[in-house]
Amino acid sequence: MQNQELRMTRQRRVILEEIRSFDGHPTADEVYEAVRKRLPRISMSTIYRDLETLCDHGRIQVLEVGCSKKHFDADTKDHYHARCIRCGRVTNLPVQPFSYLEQAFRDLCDYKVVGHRLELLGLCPACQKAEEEREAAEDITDAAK
Amino acid sequence: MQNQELRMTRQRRVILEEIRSFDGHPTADEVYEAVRKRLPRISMSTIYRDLETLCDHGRIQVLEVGCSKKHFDADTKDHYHARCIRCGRVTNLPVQPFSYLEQAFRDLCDYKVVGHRLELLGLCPACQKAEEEREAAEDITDAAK
DNA sequence: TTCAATAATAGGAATTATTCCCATTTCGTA
DNA sequence: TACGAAATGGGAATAATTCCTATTATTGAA
Ligand SMILES: [Mn+2]
Ligand SMILES: [Mn+2]
Ligand SMILES: [Zn+2]
Ligand SMILES: [Zn+2]
Repeated sequence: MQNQELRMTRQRRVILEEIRSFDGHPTADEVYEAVRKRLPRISMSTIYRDLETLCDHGRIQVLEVGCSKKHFDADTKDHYHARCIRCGRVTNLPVQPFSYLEQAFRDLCDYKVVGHRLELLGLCPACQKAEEEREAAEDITDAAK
Repeated sequence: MQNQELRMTRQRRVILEEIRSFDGHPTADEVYEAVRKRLPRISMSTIYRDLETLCDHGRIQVLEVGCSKKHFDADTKDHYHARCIRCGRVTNLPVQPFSYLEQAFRDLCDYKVVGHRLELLGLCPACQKAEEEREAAEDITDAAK
């Protein structure tokens, strides 16, 4: 978090608005695609730079979930997420974080603890559906043999 | 996990041995550096390919912690880790995973839950020490003004 | 054994996500 | 309005990983 004031440029405002109105937790390129509809000349550099700046100023948070892409979240309060192991979708878990865990774990290692992350892994509804359809198709193929 | 038998080539054996004797949870390039001392002609492709194969056969596991690099673990039992936010070091947490969490969280989202991940974040002993030294040096600089 | 089919490897190119660089533009303010 | 600082766009560079392919090694009949 920086103490300097954040200059709210057109790009930053639109990026922030798009993250806030996004259904879920967009990645940088999902932010890019959304913002591009309103600011067609925006560059990927600006997206990444402004995402970082917005993080630094506490207007959004970055979710470093266990996959290759960063996800961004307009909700800056600490909270847990579920992640789809198939499509990477990230969803909120409506539960209060277990802050006592950090105290409890403090003695288990020689780290200076600053936080923790809990992630539920599974298949999102869309991927469950796709899975079922794939299995059904497979059964038909098998039966045809 | 594959059901086919794993052909234990020289490369795979050495990779496995090096991960097992590694103090910690090596990344792909740390495995590469270690293996290279014994098999100087090994290629990075083989490292990545064999790491994946060994995972598929349940001989190791891959840790997808919240950072850009994958870490590998010869201990295939489910367990938690702490990660240093400065240097990326990954350390075991000697505690039994809370399996009941998955059942408890099942109703909080519409995912088909297959697992969970809990990660403690902090500064490893080495980075704590470096931090302290940096601060001490800063104090001297400040005092000199 | 010998040979052919199969599997694995080395080396490098390609890909993906992200960061870096810099000339140009925009902004805040004097 | 004019100046210096901050931000932007566009593209190059980087880092981690995956993909491709010609070569090499292994297996298991014949
Ligand atoms: Mn969230
Ligand atoms: Mn471990
Ligand atoms: Zn999904
Ligand atoms: Zn560290």
